[in-house]
Amino acid sequence: MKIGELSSRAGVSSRTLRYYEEQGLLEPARLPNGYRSYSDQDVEQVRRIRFLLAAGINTDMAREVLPCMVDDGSFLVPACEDLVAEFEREEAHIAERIAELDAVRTALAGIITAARSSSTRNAPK
Amino acid sequence: MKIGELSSRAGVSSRTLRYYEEQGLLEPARLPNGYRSYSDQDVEQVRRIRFLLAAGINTDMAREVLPCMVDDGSFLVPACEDLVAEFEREEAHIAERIAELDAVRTALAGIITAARSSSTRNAPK
DNA sequence: CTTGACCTTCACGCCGGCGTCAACCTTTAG
DNA sequence: CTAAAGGTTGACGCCGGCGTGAAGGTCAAG
Repeated sequence: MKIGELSSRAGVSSRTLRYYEEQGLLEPARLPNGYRSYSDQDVEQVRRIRFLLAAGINTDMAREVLPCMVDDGSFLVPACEDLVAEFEREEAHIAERIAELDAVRTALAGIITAARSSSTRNAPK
Repeated sequence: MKIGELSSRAGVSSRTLRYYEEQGLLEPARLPNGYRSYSDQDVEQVRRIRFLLAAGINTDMAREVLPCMVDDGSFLVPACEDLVAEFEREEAHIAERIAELDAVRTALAGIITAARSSSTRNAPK
C-alpha cells in the first residue's frame, strides 16, 4: 500500500510516516516511480511505534526496541535479551515518572475536595 | 534577599527565576542598584510554581491560578472557586497520562520477565 | 490535453522551559 | 588598584515530534 492508505489505516499523517522512516523506525520498499510501498505488517509497526512514543520513549530508544518486539509489543525476540538491562532502566524511569504524576494528582485531588467542601458550605446550589 | 539566595533556597537556577518573572509569576522589588529583591514568601511562591508546572500546567495558566493559592498549593483562596473545574480537567488529564504510562510499564515488565525466563533456561548463571 | 489527487524531497516553524553565552555594572576583599 | 563574585539585560540554542508550506513528478479520469 502507498503512504496515503497506511496513513488512514494507521490513523497518523503522511508526514508522520515519513518522519518515522527518517528516524529508522519504518523501512518501506519503493515502487518504480519512487513511491513508498508499505506492507500490511507496517500497520502493526506503526501501532507499536505510537505505543512507545506515548510512553515517553523517544525515537532513538524506539529504534533499538522495535526490532525486539513482536505482536503488539508484548514479547521480546530471543536475540535481544541483552537489552533487558536497558528495559529495566526504562521501566524504573517510567515508574519514577508515574510516582511524580501520582503525587501531583493526589495534591490536585486534595485541592479540589477542599475547595468543593468550602464552596458547598456557602453555595450548596 | 537577592536572586542568588532565592536560587539556592528554592533549588532553581537564577535563569529560572528571571524567566518566572518574565512570565509574570514573580514580581520582585528592585534595590537602588537595580538588583532584584525577593521576599521570604517568594520561596513558597516558587514551590507553588514548580508544583503547577509539574502538574502540566503552563506558565500562562499558572499566572491565573497562582493568585488563588495559599500554603503549598493545597488550598484555594475562596474567591477562586471557579478554578475547580479546571483543576478537575487537569487531574483527569494526569490520570490519563498515568494510565498510559502504567500500560507501558506493564508491557515492559512483561517483556523483561519473558526475556529473563527464556534466558535462564539457557544460561541460569 | 488538462485537471486534480496523490506522491516526492527539502526545509523552516513551533512549543515551553529553561541553558548558556555575551557584554556590561556593583560591591566586597585583599 | 584589582580581582572575584555577584548582579543586570538581551538574545540565540535546544529538544522532539511533527505541521506546513514550496516546488515539482506521476497517474487515471474526463
